[in-house]
Amino acid sequence: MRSRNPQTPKPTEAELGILNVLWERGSMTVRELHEANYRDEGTGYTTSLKMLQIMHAKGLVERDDSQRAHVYRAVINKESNQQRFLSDMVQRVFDGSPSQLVLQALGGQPKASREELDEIRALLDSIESGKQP
Amino acid sequence: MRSRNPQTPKPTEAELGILNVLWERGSMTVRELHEANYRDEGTGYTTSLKMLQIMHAKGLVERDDSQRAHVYRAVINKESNQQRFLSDMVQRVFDGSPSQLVLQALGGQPKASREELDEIRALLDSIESGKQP
DNA sequence: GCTTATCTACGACAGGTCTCGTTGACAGTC
DNA sequence: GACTGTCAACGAGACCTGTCGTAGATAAGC
Repeated sequence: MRSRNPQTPKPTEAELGILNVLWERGSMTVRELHEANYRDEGTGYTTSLKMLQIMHAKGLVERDDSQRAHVYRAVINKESNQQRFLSDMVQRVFDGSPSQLVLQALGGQPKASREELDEIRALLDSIESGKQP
Repeated sequence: MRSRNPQTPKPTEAELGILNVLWERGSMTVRELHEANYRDEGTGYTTSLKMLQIMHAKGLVERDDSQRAHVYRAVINKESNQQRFLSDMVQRVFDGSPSQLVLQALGGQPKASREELDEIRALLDSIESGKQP
């Protein structure tokens, strides 16, 4: 009733960086991901490999090892991961109140464009009218 | 231009639990906080003490040690901490788009009451009319 | 003054994260 | 068949977090 996903743990900081690349590009080999994600930073190839192995052990990614260079891809999708982080944060930082989070996000953050505000307003309308997309 | 608070680090999980109690009750001794926060769980008194000492070393809390039982209180306030967590999360999980976070929070979370929706709508109005509270 | 209880301070330790070096397997080329 | 380069696997290590045990200081009560 409370938490419904005991299968996949919450990604750590570095894991999140890897997942972001995987969500953007789909399936990737270790080498591809390393080139894409760690070109600037000085981290080595084996670090990327180890991270993917750890994530595979945790169930965050799955892999195709039929070829010599294994191909990895994310198990969970981006949106459900966002929901995961959101509900965690609501619980721990916003006393369990999602609307409090929304108010803080709208009020304090850098800015929101006119289009974004309209989009939010449209979503409010659809929620209030009962038909949730 | 991006992050303006290098002085106080982001609180960890346990530190956040302590800060929540401090924000609610104001100044507290170690014993008071331990009784309030760790009565259920089996953690010992020295753990609470150590946590507060670490947080003091990090600059998350300040203390009055004029009495034998030191009195601690939070340095940052709750709202700025929420902003801190929000901007971190926007950056890492929502590709830097605050409105994307708002849309996810409104769409997927458990629910939002009529009053909360109205409150959000009022905030949207005040943002759009230029006078940001 | 002595004992007891409470407090702070210090060191240690287990677990997790992230880093890398090294090793062995394997494919391709000559 | 030997050489070269790329790959996965494994272990180790540095660092942080959260946990506590123990030691030393101090206040209160007798």
